[in-house]
Amino acid sequence: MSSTDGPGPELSRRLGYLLKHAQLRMAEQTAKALTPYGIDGRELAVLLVLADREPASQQQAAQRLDIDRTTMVALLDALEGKGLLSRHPHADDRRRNVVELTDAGHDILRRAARASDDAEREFLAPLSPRAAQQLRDSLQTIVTRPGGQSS
Amino acid sequence: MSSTDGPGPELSRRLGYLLKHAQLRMAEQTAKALTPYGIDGRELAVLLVLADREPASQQQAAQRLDIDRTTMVALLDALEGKGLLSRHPHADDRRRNVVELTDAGHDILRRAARASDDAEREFLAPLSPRAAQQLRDSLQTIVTRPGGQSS
DNA sequence: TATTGTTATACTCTATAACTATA
DNA sequence: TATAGTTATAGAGTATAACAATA
Repeated sequence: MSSTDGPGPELSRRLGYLLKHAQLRMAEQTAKALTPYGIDGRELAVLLVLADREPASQQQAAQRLDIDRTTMVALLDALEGKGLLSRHPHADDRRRNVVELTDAGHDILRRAARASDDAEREFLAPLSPRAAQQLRDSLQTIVTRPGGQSS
Repeated sequence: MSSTDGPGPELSRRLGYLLKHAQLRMAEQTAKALTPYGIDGRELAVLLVLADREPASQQQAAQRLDIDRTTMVALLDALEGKGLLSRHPHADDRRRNVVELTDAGHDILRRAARASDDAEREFLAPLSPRAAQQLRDSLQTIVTRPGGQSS
């Protein structure tokens, strides 16, 4: 299973290649870690955003996740179907849906987040603690800064 | 344009989130850099693999890129349509297609790779040179090592 | 019978447009 | 008229199955 494996250094040393494959591997490990809890990475992200501060509407939650409001509908449908959250119309503006985690939702979130943390640690295992922290910091810097939008 | 922006620290500090968004940003900048050359990042990857050492078949090239052979067909169709490569049956085994870069293909590859390098540098601009090199090394370590497949 | 390239098909993810109900 | 949620639809991207040519 390894005769013509590698893509060659010209490609495999490129930053785009490294980032893509690192992300793929992290996503795989996270998915595996979350399987026992019946949710995937995107659903965990939704739960995290909802738990952080209860958004006043589905649309607000969608904005924070940078996904379309139509995508959010199916995502919430699935999580509601699993009994992890509930929707009810906002008191002041009945067009909006207030989304709330159920007790089961809070419980799954807590345990799934822990499993996800473990997956992160496993992912970073080949690095020294200092290098791992450096990686985190550098990624955060790059993602946070506007970067290439300047001129 | 920044009232309800961020997803909140619980999500935005997670490694999965950081990797995904870093990758998205890198892909964006690469796409922008490659626009003048009429190819996208995946097509540049194909050209790089083909130029590295000419593969004896489409299938070999597909394996190196870790994509399906059926996906490779459409990819090569596009690049052939742009005049960047040519296909002809292998002399010894006429089931196989030998894929070769044309002169135009080599030329575009050279210039597109340079533009891609520039995009990488711009992407890493918010980091110190040492941190940038560290990031590269750490990603390479993680992608190269088997990582989470052990137990 | 097995393999290479190809085509047809389906499935996932996501975005756009249109519909409803509220405002 | 404008907005929140929803639905229907369509577009990428990719994988599976089936087919033709060749071995």
